[in-house]
Amino acid sequence: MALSLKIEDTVQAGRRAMYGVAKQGPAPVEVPAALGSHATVLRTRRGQALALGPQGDETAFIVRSGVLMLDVTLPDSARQVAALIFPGDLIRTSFAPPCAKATLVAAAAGEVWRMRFSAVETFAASDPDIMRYLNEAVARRIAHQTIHAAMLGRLDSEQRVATLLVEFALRTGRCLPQGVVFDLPASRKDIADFLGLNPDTLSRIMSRFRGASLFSHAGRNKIVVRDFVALAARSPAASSLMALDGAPPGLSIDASA
Amino acid sequence: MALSLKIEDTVQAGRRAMYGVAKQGPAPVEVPAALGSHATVLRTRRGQALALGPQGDETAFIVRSGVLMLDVTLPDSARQVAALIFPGDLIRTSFAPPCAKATLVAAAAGEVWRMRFSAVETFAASDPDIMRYLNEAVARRIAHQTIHAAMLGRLDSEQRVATLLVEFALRTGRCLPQGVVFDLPASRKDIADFLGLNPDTLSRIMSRFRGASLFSHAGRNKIVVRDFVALAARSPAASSLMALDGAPPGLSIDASA
DNA sequence: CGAACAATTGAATCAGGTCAATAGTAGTGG
DNA sequence: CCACTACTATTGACCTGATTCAATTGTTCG
Repeated sequence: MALSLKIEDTVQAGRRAMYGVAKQGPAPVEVPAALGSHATVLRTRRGQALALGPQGDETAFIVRSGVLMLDVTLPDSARQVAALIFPGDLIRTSFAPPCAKATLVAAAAGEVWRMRFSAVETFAASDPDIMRYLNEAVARRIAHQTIHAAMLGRLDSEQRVATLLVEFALRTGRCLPQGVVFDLPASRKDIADFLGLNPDTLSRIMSRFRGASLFSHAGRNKIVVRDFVALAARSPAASSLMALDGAPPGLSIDASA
Repeated sequence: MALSLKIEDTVQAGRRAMYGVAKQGPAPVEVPAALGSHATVLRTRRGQALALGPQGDETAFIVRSGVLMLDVTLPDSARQVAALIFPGDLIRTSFAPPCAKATLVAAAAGEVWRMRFSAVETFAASDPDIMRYLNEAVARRIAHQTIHAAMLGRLDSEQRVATLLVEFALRTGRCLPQGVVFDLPASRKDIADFLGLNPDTLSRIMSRFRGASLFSHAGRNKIVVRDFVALAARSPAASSLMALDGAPPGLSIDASA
């Protein structure tokens, strides 16, 4: 996520001047470059499926840019997008449950590193930076999954949608004078499957939010959040997400509130 | 989980003879004993809360016996039990999302090892067994969380309850002639909070299952599953759970079905 | 025994799902 | 550049599964 935010440094500076010092989350441990030299670089297109690989052959995927969805379908059940995987995140074959249809699908075009997990383990043993990255990436993944579980189990549909928008704003948003702008690189169906809603309900709530001027569209999949604070107020997970992912540039929000 | 099952070896053998060879899941990597010598041993009582520790001071907990619940309450939201943590599992401070009320609560009496995570990291760098245990424990945790997400997002209330019963049967069940027996070491409220239901609904479904003779009670919290196959048929996650946790002793069920 | 709490169960309500009709949006080929 | 197709999104009307509320029963423990 740091990537897309850095691009906007100048705009950020402007916003920061307007609103006060940005509260940045703890800088995430960067993906060690050493791993890149041993990985296969994949370029993903929107909608492309990446096989997680057979259970025996443990593979690791590190997202460098773009967004992946971890798609799970239990037998005789509807699809659930179990996780959104953003730049810096790592996932492994065994993160997917066995006996379920599980695939990685690219929501947005981007770059993914693929390597055998045993190789990652070997590097981690000798390089503390890699060990730290590995453990931190995994902890962040579980923390997100935990929030996701709390969302699916306890939030109503409006709160879920607000949470999703906050997540995208934090992870891929750029802060422009009109507000926080980001792509929603997934169909309504995909998003609904992530939120545990059905597409009709999602569409209704998006319309309701648009009616309440929480955001507006700027093109097919482009969203402009005019009042991020109001949006965050609708999501019980907003403060947790801000603490995990860093607050969006140019907004001085106390994540611990 | 291996612990409680092993106790029943003789009974298992009998059942195995009756039903055919038990399909055991892949033997989980054992908790390296070396970790124990550097850990603080905690004995938990039912209902006891263990603080996860402050964010800066990363702590690891390894469950040796009993069951823990990872309890999460997002601000202005209802409680969600984000995970059940069984013997062999490991969890860390940073698995809980920041800015949320998160605690570990013992559902059943048992033993827990506590140690600084930095120590675990150090051991892992020098001992490949510890590294392997660490990575495997974490992968299993995420796989379970993924199933949990699919359950919360896509299963109806009956399927959720069936899934919970299957999980407990696999993890803490003993196979007796009458069926698979296990303790349900949590109140209706706790279980409902894990399943994303409310206690009334849970109670209704338990009654319905009891009426359908899927299980019966043997004391306050003791459950006897008379027909495990019929129960498993009601849970889309059953095969995944069996593959992850191992099938219950004495039942020859193809987890890949 | 009786108080405090946990679980069950019925009746009424409602959030979200389902179904169906409509409108918008690429993409394609003449 | 404009039809034409195939798809995705939106929206309304209706329905259902789960929640809420309340009354009752069962259990634990001083």
